[in-house]
Amino acid sequence: MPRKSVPRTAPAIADDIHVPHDFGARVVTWQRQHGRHDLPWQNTRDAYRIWLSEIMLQQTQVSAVIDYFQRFVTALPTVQHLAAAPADQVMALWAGLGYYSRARNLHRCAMQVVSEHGGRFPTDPAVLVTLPGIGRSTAAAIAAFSAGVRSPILDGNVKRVFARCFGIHGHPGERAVETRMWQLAEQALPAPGPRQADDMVAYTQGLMDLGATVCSRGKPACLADAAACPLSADCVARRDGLTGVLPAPKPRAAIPERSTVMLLLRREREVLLRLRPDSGIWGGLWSLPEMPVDTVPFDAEDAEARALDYARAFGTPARAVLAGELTHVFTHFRLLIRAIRVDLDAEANELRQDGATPAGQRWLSLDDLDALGTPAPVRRLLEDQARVGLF
DNA sequence: AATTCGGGGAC
DNA sequence: GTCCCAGAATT
Repeated sequence: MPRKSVPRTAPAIADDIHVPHDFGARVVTWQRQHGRHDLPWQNTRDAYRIWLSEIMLQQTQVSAVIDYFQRFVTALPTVQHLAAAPADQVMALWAGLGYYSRARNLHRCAMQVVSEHGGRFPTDPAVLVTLPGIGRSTAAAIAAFSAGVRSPILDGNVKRVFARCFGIHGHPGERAVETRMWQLAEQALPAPGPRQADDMVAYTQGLMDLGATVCSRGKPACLADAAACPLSADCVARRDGLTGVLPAPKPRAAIPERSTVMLLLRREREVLLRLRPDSGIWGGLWSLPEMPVDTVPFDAEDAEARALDYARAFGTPARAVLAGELTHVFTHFRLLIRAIRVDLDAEANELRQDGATPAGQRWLSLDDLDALGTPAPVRRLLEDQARVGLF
């Protein structure tokens, strides 16, 4: 029977997305009134400081960058200073910021700007993007801030604003989504005009400011006050109550499944519990004893036989039976738990009842379950057994 | 297209 | 603890 290929990924991106004609103008106006104006790399056209800040701000929050930026430009105030500095000094000034390839590229870029561009940064994004450490978005930001060039950025802030404003459901990291967002970024630019250079500075900064201060990840300001965002009247996410869903989070890789076999070693109304080591899952909790993991496909009869054997250390087992299966989901794996109940023969084991129980191991009446910390799935397992009347 | 680089803040 | 942040380079 012929199968239809079903797209495994999210629905295609709508091709009828409407970008308001005054999108750019609204962002520009908003930025001038409500945006950030006093960051250390603002109010300058010094491409060196602008470039440095953009590199530092890649995948790094503003608050973390400010002190590093100040120290860096104090130590190395021009691109010529940086180009001539030893690598050790550059790395020392970067230490703690992370993504150290940025620092190595920074140094290389400075040397290249000095040797190939006469010490002056290019203003054409297409040229900037050929320099080490400068991608498409960073190139556009440098060009806009340093020379008012009309070219769009697309960073994490802009992706969030776009995903919400235009109601884009796919994860922005996906190729198709990112491609579409670049198209929208081109369309959303403020119209060319006599004030283009100033507008592009305000617009580029405005998108970043919107994403950082209004259209934030957790609680966007529009939820409390629609007037806080210049785009709220056209925002799909706000209209449809999707600000908590957009942008879509990075899809998590399918988590692996592990399996284990636990023993419900039963003595009258008591079950044997074992204290788990402090490290590892369920550290410090009282859980059921586990049998060595199976590598071969699970075979109930075989497991029951092994459980009987295992239980001889505790008395004379009367029977062993597969009593339950459940799956517990952790962050990084799923655990399939199979439980084999082993009933110890009461009469044959009377003499053992008062025998010493090793530390880290104890017989517990189900009535006392609340007294011990027990993993949730183990507790469910025990409660199910009790409900069926086996304890 | 997926992975790597990373410390730090928000939650 | 997770998720993300003014992304780019590498595989």
